[in-house]
Formats: sequence, C-alpha cells, structure tokens
Amino acid sequence: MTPAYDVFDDRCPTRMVLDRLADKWALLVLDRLKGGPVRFNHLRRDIRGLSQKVLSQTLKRLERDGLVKRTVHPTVPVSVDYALTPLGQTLTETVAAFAHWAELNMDAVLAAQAAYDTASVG
Amino acid sequence: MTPAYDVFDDRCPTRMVLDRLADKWALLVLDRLKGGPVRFNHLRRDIRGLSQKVLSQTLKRLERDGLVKRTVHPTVPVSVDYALTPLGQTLTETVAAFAHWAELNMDAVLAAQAAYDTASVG
DNA sequence: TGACCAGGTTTCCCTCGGGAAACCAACGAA
DNA sequence: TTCGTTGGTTTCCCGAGGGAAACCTGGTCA
Repeated sequence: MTPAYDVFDDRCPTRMVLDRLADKWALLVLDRLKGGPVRFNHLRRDIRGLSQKVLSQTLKRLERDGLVKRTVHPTVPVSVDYALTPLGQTLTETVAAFAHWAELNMDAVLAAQAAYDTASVG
Repeated sequence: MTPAYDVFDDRCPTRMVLDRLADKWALLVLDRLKGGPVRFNHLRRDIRGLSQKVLSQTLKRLERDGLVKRTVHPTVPVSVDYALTPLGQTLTETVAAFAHWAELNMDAVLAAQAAYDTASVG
C-alpha cells in the first residue's frame, strides 16, 4: 500500500504534528512524564527554565493531540496531574532516544563545534 | 557512573543540542539525507515549504554540530552536496522514527483533536 | 477578614524566526 | 554581452514565541 501521508509535503497534516513534536518543551515534558503522572508545579520545577505560561500552553496542546491526559483530583487545594495516554506512550522510546542521544553525544558535538569555529577563524 | 549531562538542567549544554534537534526543518533535512548525499537545490525542492535562506542556515548549523558534511565539487557550475557524517548517522533511526510516527499516527491525532474541540465547544 | 495554597490565565513587551525577493559570484554558452 | 546555471547571502519586514510578573479562582485555615 502507498503511504497516506508524506511528511515532506507542506500540505500534509503530518507537518502539523511534526511542528508540535519538534518543540524543545514538548519533548522535555513527554520525557519527564514517561515514569508516570506528574503534577503541574512538579513539572515546572523539574524542567528548569520552563515558565508557567509555556508549560500551560504546551500541556494544552499535548492534551488536544491526545498524547497527554489531564486529571483533576478534588483534593484541597485541588491538584492536577498529567500522564501519557496510550498514544503518548508509543512516543516515549523515540523521545527518550532523543534526550539520550543529546546526553551521550554531547562531547562529540562540542568538539565538532570547536573544530568548525577554529577552522572558520583561522 | 553518574550521567555527565542532564537535559532537564537549563544550564546543561545538551539543551543547546536539543534546541537544534527540536527543529522541524533540521529533522526533515536529516531524514532526507539518510539515503545518501543530496544537493542543495534538490533538498530545497524535496522539502516543500523550505526557503533557501532557512535551508542554508539549517545546513550550516548541522555542519557546525558535526552532523552533516558539506562537499563542494568543482564542476561547472559548481555543485555542492550534503551528507550525514558518522555522528549524524547515529541519529537517522531516531529521526526516522519521528517522521514515521507522525505518518502512522496522524489519524489518531486528528481524531483526538476533533474530540477535544467538540468537547470544548459543547 | 486576610493569608496562603495549587493551578492556571492574562497582559505587556521584546526578540527571534522565517518568508519574499533582490542581489551576488563564478563560469559557460549563445 | 547578455542569459542561464548552482549555491548561496543580504535586506526588509511582519507575526509568532516566549519571559516576567500581575492577576484570578476556589477552598481552607487562623
């Protein structure tokens, strides 16, 4: 069968999905959620540099896309947690692979940058 | 051994790498290069919606990070092709997984969006 | 009544991304 | 000499992204 969608076509809806996923904050949130539900302020504290507003927007988009489930617990004060949906879980390995790649190959990238910059200057 | 880098720390250089990789255009370029070297204008034509300026910038960054190798062939007129470096090739599976995920799960995402929007309206 | 918690939303404001289109360099062909 | 090729760079300009910080909404406690 021929593929129904083509990510190289700018009129293809997969571009929209790629746009959403190709987002630093969304990736970090998804990666942080892979161990189980996490509460709003906990996410905010764990992902350094992520502002309240952007976290809120990111979570809303991920929820709309069916990747994350928002659950309100009627405690006092109210607590809200976010968890991966089954669909979202199908992404965990890929997302984790990304984060891990960055951590594992950081040295190589830094070395390449240094070499590139030296070559340009000299 | 403890991990030297932590992607959740905003002062960690991996954040820089994640920023670069969490870019729609960079992902599409890397995915397009996985089959072998491709020339500038060929990339531009294949990746619909990618402007000359942005492609140029994207390639330069990827080259600086050591993921892509730029080769100039002294033909007439000059031709330039771009290929994945060995480091870049370690990313191909992950990048392809992303693109494929988008293509495979597009329907589920669209359905989730429709459901979300209906719930919000009603 | 006022203070404090979680979990947001809104406002202000400024930077950066990126599209369009012109320009440029080198070279060969007509 | 003008045109066409490839592979860019530069300029202009606008709109989205996102940081900071104030505000809001329950609800409970003191």
